[in-house]
Amino acid sequence: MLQLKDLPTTDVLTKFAERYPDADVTAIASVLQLLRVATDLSIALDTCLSKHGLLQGRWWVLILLMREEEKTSTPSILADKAGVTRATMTGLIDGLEQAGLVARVFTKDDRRSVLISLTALGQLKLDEVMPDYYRRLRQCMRVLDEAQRAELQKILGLINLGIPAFI
Amino acid sequence: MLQLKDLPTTDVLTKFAERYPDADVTAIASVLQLLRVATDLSIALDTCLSKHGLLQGRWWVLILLMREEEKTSTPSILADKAGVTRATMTGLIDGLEQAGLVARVFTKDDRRSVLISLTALGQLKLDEVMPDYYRRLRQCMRVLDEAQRAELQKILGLINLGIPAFI
DNA sequence: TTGACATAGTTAGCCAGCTAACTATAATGA
DNA sequence: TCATTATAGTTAGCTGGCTAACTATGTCAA
Repeated sequence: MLQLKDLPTTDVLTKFAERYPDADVTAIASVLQLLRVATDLSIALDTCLSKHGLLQGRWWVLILLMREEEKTSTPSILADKAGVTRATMTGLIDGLEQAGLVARVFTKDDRRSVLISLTALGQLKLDEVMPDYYRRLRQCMRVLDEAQRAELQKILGLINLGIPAFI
Repeated sequence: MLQLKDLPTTDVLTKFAERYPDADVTAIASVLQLLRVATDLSIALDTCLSKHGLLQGRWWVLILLMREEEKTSTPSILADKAGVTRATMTGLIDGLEQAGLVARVFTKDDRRSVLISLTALGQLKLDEVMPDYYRRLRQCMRVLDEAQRAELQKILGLINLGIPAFI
């Protein structure tokens, strides 16, 4: 996401702002720090998951299935919710099926469609990963009290409103 | 980074917290929203850059070179600062060199090393891209006043302190 | 009812990261 | 001094995303 390690100092930004007058120094600094922290969080999450033999893509599929009453969904719906293409979802399901964590169930009513079902082994895997993930996340966020979390969410909501103006 | 589109509602999180008591609902919601907004910002940035025929990787290389007094650096140093491997940097430089935006200059003092230099065309490309990028970023962040930007940076700094506890 | 269009899933091939291994050169210490 | 080790850059091959194209099935309107 943001690979860049060497974030610009205020000095560098000020220098760039001389050449490019549109530069808004505090806006740039805020966005880059946001991207930096988010990227490091994402890497930390990947590290945690890899200890359980998972990657984000497959893990989200398991969670999405667990959210369902019947522990079941279709590749298209899963792709939408997971934010990947249907082609990518095919690959994720292939991997999970090989590992025995989900199963493809063919249905009769629409023969184009397949039901993806969380297996007992898949649920077992989640019961192993989720407590570890939640424990680490809780530790990480202990630095923020409830008021700060609410403030963060409010500010992020505002930035989210601004994103269309970026595109 | 965070593909997941279908973020959990508080309801879903509460349900998960029943099965997994370590779940800290506001911590999870904050982190996921942080990842979501950061990912959307990153995508918006990519979209902006692609209009100028660039991708983040190559663009950061140009910026890192422009930051240097002599508009010059080496692949190793660039790789460190850009946060990619030296192998990846070789590829980025290959692309930029083909486009005429940087040049490889062989030096005599250490014959293992190569100097990468921003060309006039490279500077021209930056002069085209940066104003557009800065203008969009300014627009996007207009939703936050200076106090909110400072508050955001403070909170992000705290989360950053917490990340080691995640790994 | 049947031809045009839409939808579900898959396959094939591209891309930009990565690791590991390689070549060439430099630095070091027994 | 010269064998070992370290460093700079590259190459080869892996990965998990992507798009585009394909097959099979379902839907709908003339």
